[in-house]
Amino acid sequence: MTGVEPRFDDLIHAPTRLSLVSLLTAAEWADFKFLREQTGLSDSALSKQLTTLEDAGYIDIRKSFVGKRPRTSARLTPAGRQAFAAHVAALQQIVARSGLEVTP
Amino acid sequence: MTGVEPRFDDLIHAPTRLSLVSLLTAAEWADFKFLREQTGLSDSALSKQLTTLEDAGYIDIRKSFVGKRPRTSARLTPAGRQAFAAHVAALQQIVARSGLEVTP
DNA sequence: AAAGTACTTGCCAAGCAGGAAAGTACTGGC
DNA sequence: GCCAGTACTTTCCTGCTTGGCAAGTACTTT
Repeated sequence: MTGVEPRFDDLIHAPTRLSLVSLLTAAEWADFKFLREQTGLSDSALSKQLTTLEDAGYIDIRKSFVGKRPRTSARLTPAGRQAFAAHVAALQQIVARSGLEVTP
Repeated sequence: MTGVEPRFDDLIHAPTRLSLVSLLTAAEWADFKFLREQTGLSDSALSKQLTTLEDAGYIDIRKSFVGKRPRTSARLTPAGRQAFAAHVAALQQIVARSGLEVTP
């Protein structure tokens, strides 16, 4: 049992951010390049979405250096993880209502 | 096993249509008033969304009379049902990637 | 005749999203 | 030193979607 209160989150629901957040749930820190490749977003689109998620308090952004090159990484905050779980619960509720069988 | 090919469907993903379609999956024919109450949409918004879903081939719209009053009802077409199932499968794939536990 | 039911359609204004391109701040050859 | 490249960020702009509001349609009810 997860015990998360279902809560539909429009910010997370948008396709690009849904992928982004789900990628982040799996990892600890994920870096810009990885996220860009996985989502197929352009630099600018990804940058903006990350800012949006950061402003919402759903992710932390860390800027570090690997050798002498900058590296931007992101990870979910506890709030972000919680919001994602709550959103998934909300989706499950919607699906449950439909009577569709779920096989995890 | 459902055996449905996962296919993310932008048309179905939008929150209002997602609720709408999930409501329709549960029922056979659902009428306008019921859908409006369940979704909290305005007459015009609902009317437009139903047209959108009909144009996509996801629902059938039936206009009948109950006594002397008109009654508009909708139900999923097989294509709509299939698209919803495929979309849910796509969502499950996304959630599965996140490693979040699913309890149906 | 006026009001109500049951929608539908047109118009509009808001909001979001992404591409292109320029900007920033360095680093790395040549 | 200078030009190109990396790694983003920000701005500008365009397109798409949505919802509200208002008017229209076609009857029925009081």
